[in-house]
Amino acid sequence: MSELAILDKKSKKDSTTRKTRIRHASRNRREQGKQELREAILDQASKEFVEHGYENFSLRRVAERIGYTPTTIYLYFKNKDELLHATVQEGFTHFDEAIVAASKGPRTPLKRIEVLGRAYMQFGLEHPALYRLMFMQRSDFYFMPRLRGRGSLNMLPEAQPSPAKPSKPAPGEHRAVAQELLISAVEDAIAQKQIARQDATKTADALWAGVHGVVALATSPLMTREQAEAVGEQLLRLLIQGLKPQAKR
Amino acid sequence: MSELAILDKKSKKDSTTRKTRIRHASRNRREQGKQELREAILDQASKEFVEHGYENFSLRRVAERIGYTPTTIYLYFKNKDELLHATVQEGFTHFDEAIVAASKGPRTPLKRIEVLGRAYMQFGLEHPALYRLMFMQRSDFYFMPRLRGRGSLNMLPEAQPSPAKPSKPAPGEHRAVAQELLISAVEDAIAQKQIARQDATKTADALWAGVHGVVALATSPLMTREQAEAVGEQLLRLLIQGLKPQAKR
DNA sequence: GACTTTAAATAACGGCGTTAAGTAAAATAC
DNA sequence: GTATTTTACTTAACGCCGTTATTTAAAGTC
Repeated sequence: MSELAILDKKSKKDSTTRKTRIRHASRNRREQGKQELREAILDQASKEFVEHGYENFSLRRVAERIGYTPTTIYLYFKNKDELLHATVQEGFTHFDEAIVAASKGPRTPLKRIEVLGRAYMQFGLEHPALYRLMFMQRSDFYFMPRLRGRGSLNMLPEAQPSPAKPSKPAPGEHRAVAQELLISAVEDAIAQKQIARQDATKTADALWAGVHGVVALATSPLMTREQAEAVGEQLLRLLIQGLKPQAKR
Repeated sequence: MSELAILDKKSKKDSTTRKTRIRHASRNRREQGKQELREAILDQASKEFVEHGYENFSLRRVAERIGYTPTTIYLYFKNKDELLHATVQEGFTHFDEAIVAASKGPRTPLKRIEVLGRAYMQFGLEHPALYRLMFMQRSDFYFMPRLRGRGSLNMLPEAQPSPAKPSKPAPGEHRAVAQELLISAVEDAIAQKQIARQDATKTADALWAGVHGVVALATSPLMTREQAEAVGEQLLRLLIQGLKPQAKR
């Protein structure tokens, strides 16, 4: 309190008067409080979602978890879909981080392809519920805007850019970080003649489909996690082997 | 009417009296009527399900489609889950047929692996909603009994064997027709030295994961069907190539 | 101290799966 | 040929869901 008063005296001719500064500070404090609640909602939402799965995800239960009435959530998210969307966005942030980190290790393109594939499957096995949401249940979110850094994710509904859904690109046009990295790796491998000349995008998509299939089965009752891990390694071997140019016979 | 009377006179000392025969015929007629309604439900259910997807599948709408109240469905299926289960079972019947048919063409094991993979993807692309239900949304049904022929599928709830869910095998124990066929093909390929010695089941599962991944992406917004078809062929090439024993270098 | 703004709650709507109780017609029994 | 039972189905209701309109109470502003 007193510090503020002193500060105020020192800078009397600031464009900001004491009153307005306090007003702003107060406003910021409240804003921060809102952001915290918003994050609490997101937090409990993803827990609720991991516990009950996408199909039985209940907004009313999320509200109960955070100790508010269901309608309060509508002050922080436009509706259930936007809440899920935000959860998916967080998921993609973590996913991109994991994939980018993995891509930095290996020196040769072919090895990079292998490591990317392994990192992809590992992410899926470690966050099964999230993976299913991102790539199987609500993959439509994949094409919606990925504004980076702080902002977007922490933005309250009324503060968001008006159209909210800028013309989403047709499937195949838009590609996320992981996809771009994989395509680059394939292109590099071709350039360095580690693998035969081919359509890099199509090949990258084929590799993607492969590891996606493993995670899809691994996160379903069709395979145990242990099975899926072994199967994933086997698939990776087959694919890498299949990529290598064949010796003349 | 008169024919019946004549028939009756001819066989007077049958263990079945006229009355009981009529009773049985009547009963059978009614039974058939019930079966027809049951099939009508199943029919509209799978339409409703293709139209609205698994998530928005509504029992009440199915009822409306067939011109009955929702509760009537409960006279033919224990609940929503059992109705979906029956739909999935029908799906597996068609699926098995398609796969078995495909497996009969090729003469060499390696070619059979390729054809099986292609047939698998084709089924998925041709019945996307059904495929998703069978292998992604309700793959838990995969482990439930597959009684063949007429029976089970057309059985009314009260007529079904009492426990209804005989101890389902752990994942990995139970394998469906398509899986068995693929494993056999891999085993044959190994025996004929078309591919290297390896764990046939694990390899078959890896191949399965691959084609499953393609269909999973193809039936999602992440790829168009056209993309998926090209990607599927590319994946198949890579996998077959990867299977072949490598020439010494 | 009177005002406006804000954060939250209450009440309600229609839709869902599901169950219990009722009803009208058909089958059966006498 | 009437009375009784069985069958096929409906009506009514419950509790849950997402969502919206309305109300309340506190905080910020003047």
